[in-house]
Amino acid sequence: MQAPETPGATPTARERILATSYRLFARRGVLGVGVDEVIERSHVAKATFYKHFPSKNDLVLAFLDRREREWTVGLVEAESHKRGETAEERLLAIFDVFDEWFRSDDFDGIAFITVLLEMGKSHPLGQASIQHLANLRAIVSKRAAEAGLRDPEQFARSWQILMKGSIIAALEGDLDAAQRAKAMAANLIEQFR
Amino acid sequence: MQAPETPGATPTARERILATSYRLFARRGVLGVGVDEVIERSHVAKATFYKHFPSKNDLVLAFLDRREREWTVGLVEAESHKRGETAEERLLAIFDVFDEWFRSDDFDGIAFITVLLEMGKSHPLGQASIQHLANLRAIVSKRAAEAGLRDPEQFARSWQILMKGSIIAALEGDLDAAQRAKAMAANLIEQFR
DNA sequence: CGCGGGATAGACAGAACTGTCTGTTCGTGG
DNA sequence: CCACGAACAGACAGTTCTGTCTATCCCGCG
Repeated sequence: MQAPETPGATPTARERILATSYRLFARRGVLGVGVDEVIERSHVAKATFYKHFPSKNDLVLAFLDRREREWTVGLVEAESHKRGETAEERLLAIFDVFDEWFRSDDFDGIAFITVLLEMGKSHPLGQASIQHLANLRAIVSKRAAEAGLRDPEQFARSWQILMKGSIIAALEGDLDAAQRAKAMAANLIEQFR
Repeated sequence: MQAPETPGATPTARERILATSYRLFARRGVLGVGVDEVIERSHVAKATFYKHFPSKNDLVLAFLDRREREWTVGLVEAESHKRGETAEERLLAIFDVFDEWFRSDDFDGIAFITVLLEMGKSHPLGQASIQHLANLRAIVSKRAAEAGLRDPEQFARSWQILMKGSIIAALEGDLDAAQRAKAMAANLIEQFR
């Protein structure tokens, strides 16, 4: 039986590996981080690593899944939900969340795009990244439908251009990128009302 | 004397290296392409390669420079210039150029962002990429000033969010990304008039 | 007490990476 | 015709990468 991570206790080997690779992959991409470094910083034996993750690819896939749970859902969706009453407010609040995120020490880029660019869109990891980006877009699309906007799917594609563009701008150092994007986003809502 | 590439003649070794690495780096990034592959596909001896480019880093820097000449200036700036009479038309025409580019076989992504994400913003290659992105932004900013828009610098930062976001969307497979971005761009111009 | 599962450290194989070096060949200008 | 520079082929060193394997250890459970 795999204990579901009792808080306070020492995390299991698998959990340590995932936590370490999350930190490293999110900030430095997957090509620039070797399994040896993950292993060393997880304080785990090599055999243990390969027992849990038969190949580096499997680890990256697990990382992308976790990224979706923690970032897409835990940060973007959940936090923006809290900050608004209506679907429309909650859409715009995404950029308020981004604004805080860009300014925080936790800002670590957008892993799905990083992996996509590193691996290319025909590689399995690129494909997985594209899927995760589609899942993120689905959240936007769903809210757009709730808000009664027309053509939620097309709306979400435009909206995501603003999300991606602002994150890249922030990575370059533009700390106000979220505010710029929010202004354009407000306009986009008007266009789709 | 280094002959300036007489057309028809066999390109010099240096030129072959640059042409090969341009193709490879633009599509696959820099971490995923080794110097051995560049050397083999350039039909060049290893010593010749290291004579012209003392390290891989130097080659990547040369690649980024060429990317600026051929893509930033040769494609984005020059082509959009042709397609409009006024500064404002020429701004919007950027996305018409993108639209064609996204649909062509030559579409090979946005190298400056790829390198930035691969290397991180504190690495020399990341720094160089940020500079090249700033140079691209300067073109937008200059046109915005010509068009009499207010705050051309801030305008260009918002504009670039649309450019980056649409290119990433196209890499994911959204062929209409340029048209979406253009619609938002037209709105942005209104806001800054 | 003893056994088994999961973890440990770390050697090892084989490939790929960057960069160095040797020795040869070829074309051109003096 | 010869000398020189540039490019050639390719061996080599040293590191790093992924993945395998051996051998040991520790802890909980029957």
